Amino acid sequence: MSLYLELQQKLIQHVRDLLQRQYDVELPRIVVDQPPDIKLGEYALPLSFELAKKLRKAPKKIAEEIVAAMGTVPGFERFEVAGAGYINARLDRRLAAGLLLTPKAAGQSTGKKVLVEHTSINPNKAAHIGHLRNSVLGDTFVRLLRASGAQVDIQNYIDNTGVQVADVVVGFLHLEKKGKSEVEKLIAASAPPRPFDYYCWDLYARVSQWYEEDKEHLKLRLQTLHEIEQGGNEAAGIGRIVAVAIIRRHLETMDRLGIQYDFLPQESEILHLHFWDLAFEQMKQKGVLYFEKEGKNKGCWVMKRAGSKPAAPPVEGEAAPEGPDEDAKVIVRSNDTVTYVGKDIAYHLWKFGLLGRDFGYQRFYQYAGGHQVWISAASGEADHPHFGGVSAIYNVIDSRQSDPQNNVIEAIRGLGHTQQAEDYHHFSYEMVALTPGCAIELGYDVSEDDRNRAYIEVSGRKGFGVKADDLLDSLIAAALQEVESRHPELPEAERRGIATHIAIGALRYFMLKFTKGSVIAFDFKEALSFEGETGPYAQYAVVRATNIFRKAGLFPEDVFRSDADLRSVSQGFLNQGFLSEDEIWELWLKAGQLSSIVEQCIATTEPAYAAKYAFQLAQQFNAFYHNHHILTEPDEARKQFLLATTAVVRRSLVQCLELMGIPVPAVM
RNA sequence: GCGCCCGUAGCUCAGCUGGAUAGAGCGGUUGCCUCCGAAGCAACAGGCCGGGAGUUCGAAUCUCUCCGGGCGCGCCA
Repeated sequence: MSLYLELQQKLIQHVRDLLQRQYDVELPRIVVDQPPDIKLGEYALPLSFELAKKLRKAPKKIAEEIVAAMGTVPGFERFEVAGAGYINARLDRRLAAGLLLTPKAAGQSTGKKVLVEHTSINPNKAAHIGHLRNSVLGDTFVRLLRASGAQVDIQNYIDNTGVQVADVVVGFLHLEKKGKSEVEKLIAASAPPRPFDYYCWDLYARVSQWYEEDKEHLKLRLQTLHEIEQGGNEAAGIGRIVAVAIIRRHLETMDRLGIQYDFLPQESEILHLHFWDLAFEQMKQKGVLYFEKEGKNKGCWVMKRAGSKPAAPPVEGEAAPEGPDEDAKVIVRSNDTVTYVGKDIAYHLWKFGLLGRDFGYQRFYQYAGGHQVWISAASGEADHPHFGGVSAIYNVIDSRQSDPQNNVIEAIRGLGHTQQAEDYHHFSYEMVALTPGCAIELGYDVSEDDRNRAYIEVSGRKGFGVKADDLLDSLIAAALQEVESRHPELPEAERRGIATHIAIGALRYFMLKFTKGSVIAFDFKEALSFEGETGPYAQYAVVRATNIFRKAGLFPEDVFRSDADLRSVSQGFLNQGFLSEDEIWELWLKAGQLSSIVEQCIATTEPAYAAKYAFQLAQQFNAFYHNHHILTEPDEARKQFLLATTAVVRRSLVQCLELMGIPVPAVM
């Protein structure tokens, strides 16, 4: 816990004791707010309003009594009454340095092993902006968890035997009349500007169109799907090489944004290693699944649907209605095949180490930095790391999947794994859509109805969307233009490197600035912006801070090297009276709140708070930068203080950007 | 029909475990570069917080209800 929150807790406890002693009252919760202005103090307690009725006294009177009785609290300077009865608390600013300590830095493991599943794009087409939101949210959340000390496995689930892959296989076999060896050649020959995932993007759209033309064509889809599930045939062979080639492309695309994975579990192994059989046994034994003998689900194995209400209470005197639960969720169809939810239940039992069987593991991909990605296999390599068997999971999956997700949770709970059901988090978020204007700009046919909507859903089947690589390329091009006009003296490679960092910053920030619950109506003008509330704004604040040190021939580390260093340095500033300047003190305070922001993001599974924090801190720093010319400050002691302020803010800002996967360019 | 999400400034969004004058960015108007580079700063204009009722000392925030928009709910995956 951050010191900032610890002090808050201490304050609450002190007040609680006081209320008990003085008035013999207890409040269920003591609220601590922030006063509207730092001049009023750091914390505000509105509790006198709540007590007014209970004690039959005016709030202001109560506040006065409490303040008089507060005595001393370590870490606090004083308390005072404000407004109509607020009790404001002022921190002892000698704690300034302590506030900046960011405890639980990475490496201080909590010992808790958690699993984050994100990305999980069907391996049949290029990644688009909707997938980007998923991956950026997931990757940022991983970074937040790791910063809080958790050990995290990152998984990217691959549905390599589903209809989407089957559709592309149908395209190759029946539209393009290509066999496996020809597809292999195509893959080998594919390169930018038309990489293989782009090729499949178009083919997938064509196949979907072809199905529309004649519903008879859909029979080929079903047939191909079955062939792929069975394996050992031409369709399955094509499906395999297509999926592998596309997964590689997805890994490359995401790597451009600093997003990496540990393990890629595939549906093919869940099928071939018979994960479902084990889950099926467990579910039958515990009665979670039962065989339906009548009604519309006759001949199926079904379970009670999550969130379903119990049947209407029986009318008095009548027997409870028997009859089948028509609302039940089918898990095993009457033709003995398993539904998607069934397979997902088995997979999630594996995640928690409750299945009693493991994947085989093979090396799949190595990143430039050396990190290894493993993929599931029927028979794996001997010397592999172990995945799964974790205590908590986070599934970054859009809100449209909340029904099936809840059913999986319900099945796990039904099996008696109540703790695991509690620690199963569906990290739900809303989709990315296109504004009608954006869709028209991209050259798509937009119907009259769609033109009047606020946004239009991205659709891979229609080939309707903005590809992730294209967007990143546009961002790099736009940033490069700026860099070239600002730094014509730099070598081209360096300019390109800076532009890439800026583009990543802009894109990742854009995906994080909205809270999960709001649909992003994608708009090029906004996404390509580098001004205002954007990633580059925050990056630029760091670069400005760095420039001050560079100009002075110093490094930020010259001001303080360690937290202990910072503590003694800031002690001096306090003695000189510098920290009593509210405007600057507010910056120290804000910089010190980073670790509590991390805690808040994790508790609410909301990375947008980190984005908001980075922007606000950068904004406050920019104002400070404008108001104080540091390098020309004549008073040497004060200059040191301003430099330290810069170093302190810079440190928190860099850390926060790292949490969002936003790199900091050397110059901008 | 049932479930989930959204409705706050012209636009895009924060604020929602109730608390002091409702915030930001963009866009508009107007200032500020003899570099710690303006990808910045400052100022102004702009709000029945979708409507109504309730709870409360206090509601953008909680409850109910209505309206408007989106997404789910299949022996598809």
